[in-house]
Amino acid sequence: MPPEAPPPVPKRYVLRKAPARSYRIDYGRELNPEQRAVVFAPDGPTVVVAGAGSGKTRTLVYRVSRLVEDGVPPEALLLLTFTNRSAKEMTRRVEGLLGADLARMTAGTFHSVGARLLRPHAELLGYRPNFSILDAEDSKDLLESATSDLGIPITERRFPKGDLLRAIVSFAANTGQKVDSVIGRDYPHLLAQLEPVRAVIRRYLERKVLANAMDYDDLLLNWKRLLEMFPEVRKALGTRFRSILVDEFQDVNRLQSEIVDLLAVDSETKNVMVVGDDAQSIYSFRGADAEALLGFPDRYPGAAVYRLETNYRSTPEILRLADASIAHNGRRYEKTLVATRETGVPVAVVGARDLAQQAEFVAQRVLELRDEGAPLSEIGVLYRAHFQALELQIELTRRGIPYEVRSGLRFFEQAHVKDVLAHLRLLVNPKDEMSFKRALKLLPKVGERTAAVLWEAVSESPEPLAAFLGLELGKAPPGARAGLLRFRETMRTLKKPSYSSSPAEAIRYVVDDGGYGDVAKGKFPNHSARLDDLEALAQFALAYEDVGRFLEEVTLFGDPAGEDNVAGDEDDERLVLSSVHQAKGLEWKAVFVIGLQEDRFPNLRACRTPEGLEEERRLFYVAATRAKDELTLVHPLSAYDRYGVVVVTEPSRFLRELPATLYERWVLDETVDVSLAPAPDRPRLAADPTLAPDEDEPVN
DNA sequence: TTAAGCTTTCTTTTT
DNA sequence: GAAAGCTTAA
Repeated sequence: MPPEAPPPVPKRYVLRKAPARSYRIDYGRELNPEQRAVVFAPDGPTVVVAGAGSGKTRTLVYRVSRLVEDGVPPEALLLLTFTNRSAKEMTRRVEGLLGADLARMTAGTFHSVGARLLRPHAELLGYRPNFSILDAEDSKDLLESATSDLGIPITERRFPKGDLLRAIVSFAANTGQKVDSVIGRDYPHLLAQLEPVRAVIRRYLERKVLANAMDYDDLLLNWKRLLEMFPEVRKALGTRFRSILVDEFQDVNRLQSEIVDLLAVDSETKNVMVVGDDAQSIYSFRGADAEALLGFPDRYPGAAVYRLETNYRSTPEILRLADASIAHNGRRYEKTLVATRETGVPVAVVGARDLAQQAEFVAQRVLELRDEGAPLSEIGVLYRAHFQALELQIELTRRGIPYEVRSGLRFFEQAHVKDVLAHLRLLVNPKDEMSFKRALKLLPKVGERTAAVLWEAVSESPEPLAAFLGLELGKAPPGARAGLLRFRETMRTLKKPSYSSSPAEAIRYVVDDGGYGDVAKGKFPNHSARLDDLEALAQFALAYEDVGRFLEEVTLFGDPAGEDNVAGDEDDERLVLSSVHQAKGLEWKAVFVIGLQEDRFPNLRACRTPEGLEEERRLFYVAATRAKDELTLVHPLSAYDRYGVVVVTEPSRFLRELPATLYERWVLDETVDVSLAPAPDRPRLAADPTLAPDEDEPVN
């Protein structure tokens, strides 16, 4: 190289700081200052305490957008939400804002993200990557099976049933406690049987691993184990997820919170943002503890704390009532919600004679609201427990008001769906004992016993399904043989690649050629509706090219109808009925809360502890704050107690404890006005002559 | 051992 | 009022 000439005088080039509007999104205009501060909060651990209706989701959506605009690649983002529905919704909104594809962002519930991350590392933990995921019913069945395995007769000494065992195991896992202490604290009556209970649980754990299956809790437990036991995996994930955002952090349990901590442990910046509202913590029965939110600054010293306290959703009337209610709770994080809306209509408290009248009232009001211009989809009816919506459903059907129930038995948990899916699960995971037995028990003359014997015969094999296909059936009961042969034929065919790459085809094959259609006809009175469901399931499955992937979505996601509105007609405007739990994060122009009677809402069992009662009150708070313009609180004055028996019911204490200035009392015709004010020493309503005086007092 | 018929029990909330 | 549990007949 020849020697260079002396460099010319360098040209001066001025770097200008990019003005804020170089962002694609006009954050200044679309957010208030509180929200903007969160969106632009610097790296580092951050808590956002966000009151009801303060634009929490919006803020998160804009934060994700802002991060992407600032060059954070989507694959470096981890967004943990409470439901998969909201993960999808938020992803969609960010995509809408940015006009970019965010498919590479990791978003979902702890459970579904856990499942995704665990697959490739399953071998490290003693599973195969094709592990099955057990839903609550599967876990219950396996626990009961483990009980009978150990020769414990359920009848004797009132040994706990599968559901109770599952609740115990699950609560222990989610709160990081020992099974013993959970039993000691919450189920002391089982202490006498502690040893057999432990033995059953041990057996359950073993059998899950043998079946290459994880229950919901394992998705979290194993995720945590993976991070703890394999630092290289943890570091890889920690490096990958440069920014972690967790929504609804008040409903995160200890185990989930530990997972977040582990993901951040190697990170210099500890770039974790958690968002929540302690006043809306309503999942303690699942081990959630608002302490995860409130204690965050202690676990992450130097954490920045932001607050969103401006409520955009509700009228001042609604907010005042909600605030007055939650003020009865002792332990809470002080927070002032500022109303921004103009004065609206008063909150209505309505007494109905009975459940039928309550239903009539709601139906009639819904029609009026619609006439006034509120679309049905802008009206929600909330209740504490699903069965409380029964009468209303009947009334709505009678009046031809379209509605959708956002709760109750999920589509994928219904027997016929699970029956068919058992075939596919077995295909993907040939060790899946639960699915094997479930499918076999559908055959004529095959019951619990025969299925167990056949499983025993093949369970030792590394490929139990293959072993079963070649099994000598001579010992099987003669009556069952034909069915077994047919089942084998079905499974043999399903193993062909043309089916394993098309869950939709596989489903149709099971129903049509595998004979499930006939089974259903014998098993269900409403079989034609069920078969329609199965065709809908096949339709839904068309979107998947891999049976395993399909099954994972199906087990961890809710309702296919809710996922995309493919099936939605133009006028699919429907009233929404929902449990308060499922209404979390949603809002409607007009909200009805029904069934506000003592012992129902608050739920009788929850009232046994002060904490339980406070959680019920938070639940009431969540319900009330779902309303934007109109809130109507309905309490029936009589209801069915132990089915068939009409009993007089008191208005909920959540109504009685409110100052009467905060609502307008509505009296329905035929109903006598009932004062709410004096709570404890008020004579029982049974004395009222209009209220079925001959009925018995409620039995407690 | 299964399936049908009779009796008891039960209802919180969900990934 | 329905689903799960128990009893009994086949």
